[in-house]
Amino acid sequence: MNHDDNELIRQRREKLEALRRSGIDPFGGRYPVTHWARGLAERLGGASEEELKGFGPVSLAGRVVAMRHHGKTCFAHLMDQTARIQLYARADGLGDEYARFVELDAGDFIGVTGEMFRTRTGELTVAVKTVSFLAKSLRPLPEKWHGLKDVETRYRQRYVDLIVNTEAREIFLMRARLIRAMRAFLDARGFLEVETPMMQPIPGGAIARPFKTHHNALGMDLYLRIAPELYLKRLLVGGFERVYEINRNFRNEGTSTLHNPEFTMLEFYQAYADYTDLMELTEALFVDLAHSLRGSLALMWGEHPLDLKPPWRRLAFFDGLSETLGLCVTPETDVAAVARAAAARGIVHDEGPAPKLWKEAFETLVEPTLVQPTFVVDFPTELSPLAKRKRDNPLLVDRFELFVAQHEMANAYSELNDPVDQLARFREQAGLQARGDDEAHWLDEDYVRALEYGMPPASGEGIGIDRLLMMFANQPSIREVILFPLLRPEGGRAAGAGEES
RNA sequence: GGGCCGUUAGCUCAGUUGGCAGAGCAGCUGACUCUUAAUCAGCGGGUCCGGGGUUCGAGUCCCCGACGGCCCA
Repeated sequence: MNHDDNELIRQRREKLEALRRSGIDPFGGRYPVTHWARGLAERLGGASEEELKGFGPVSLAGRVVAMRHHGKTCFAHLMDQTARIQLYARADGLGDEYARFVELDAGDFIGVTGEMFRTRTGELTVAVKTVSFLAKSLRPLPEKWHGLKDVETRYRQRYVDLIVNTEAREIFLMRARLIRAMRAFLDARGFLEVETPMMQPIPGGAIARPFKTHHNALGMDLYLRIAPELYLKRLLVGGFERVYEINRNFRNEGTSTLHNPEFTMLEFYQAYADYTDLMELTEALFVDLAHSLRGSLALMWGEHPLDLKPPWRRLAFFDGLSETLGLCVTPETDVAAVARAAAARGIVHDEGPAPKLWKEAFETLVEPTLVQPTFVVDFPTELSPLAKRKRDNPLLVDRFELFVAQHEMANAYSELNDPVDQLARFREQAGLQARGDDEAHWLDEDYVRALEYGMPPASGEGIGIDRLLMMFANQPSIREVILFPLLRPEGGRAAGAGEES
């Protein structure tokens, strides 16, 4: 940790007091900005000397990121939201302004006015006329060559990471572009953006342990949502035919390079479509995003070269299982036979229902082989209690999961809109729950009531925004694409933290 | 939850067999009126993650703990 008594901070505090003594507010206020660094670079990058001379005064604000004293002149770099630009001041004729300028520290926020010129080495530069303090910085910035490398500090003090690591900035700029492009894609296809409850009395729409909270005035327990699904489908009942929501989900799980307890999902629903339509829509969406974010359908993600060119491979769940187990597996295959084949591949399965075995075998044996974009389709009904059964085989549902580079990127199905079947499947899940399975869906009676009013046939999909960005930004960890990933408190457990085993 | 690795100056990192705590950058002082990893001369800066132990002596060895990273479940 930084100690407030360290020499560098002390020096800066003294500078701050000196400013105050000389009547300058070190934490100024409103500052009229006429130009941004990037705009000037774009406008004047190729300008002639005459053009520069005639360009007139500029006024910029930003953070000083480098100082280079050079006799009775001084160079600095100013960084604003758009870019960096060089500042130049000379003692001649600037008087007090010059004295103030040379006392700047890296990290200070200032406003400057001046005229544009090009240095002998060709760099577009502001010849400073006036300097205004906007915020004195009291802590030293990390070093200029190596920057800030320590990942713990980068996540805990993301503000410092963003100041000094351009790559970190780029990732979050890309995040904003990704979400904007996604909205544009869906809006253009007639989808309506909506917001549904994050605090829900019955957490539904996914399999996950929820966070629990409490509303004091109403005296009721609530859960942070694990998915918006059941509310979005209530909107289909209400007559909105194409809806989407981009927002946070919360799942009470550990963290890893792929998991943060709060994460952002796109979920969307399209009436009168089925899951095959959504496969095509997903391909189109990824192509659109790849073009606008990367300008190419060929990407590297870690060690994997990826080709997003559609159509993508489609692999039936049981075909994948059969192939890897060397045994023709269908929902009706004897569990013991599947268990034996799985055991030969190292899957230990203690006496239990077949769906868990299928799931485990698929996750361990098939998923690691899915590098290029692959739709895994036609899941067992038991694993998908909200999905519509296949017409020709009620043991399977119309569902796909999209895998890229071994990671699950999307999950979609044709929505079950038969309230009687839905209630029966909820009851089956409730039975599992009663037997201690915390990976079972809760029974949501109001959702069934909504279906009883009639929900149009529809298909819906969820896409994890964080993982999607990991792919487009070629990042190995979800923490690199979330501004403030969840970490344990600095310096050990917070005082009064409860013991939990 | 388990295994492995890491934590030393503001930052990035060295630290030998257990024997005076180091470098570069940053900072401070001085020189330098077009520098850009500016340059040159000098100076200051440490809870070696925390606690305990072994030892004449611990950044280094042992134990416990905290936080982080990676892998596995």
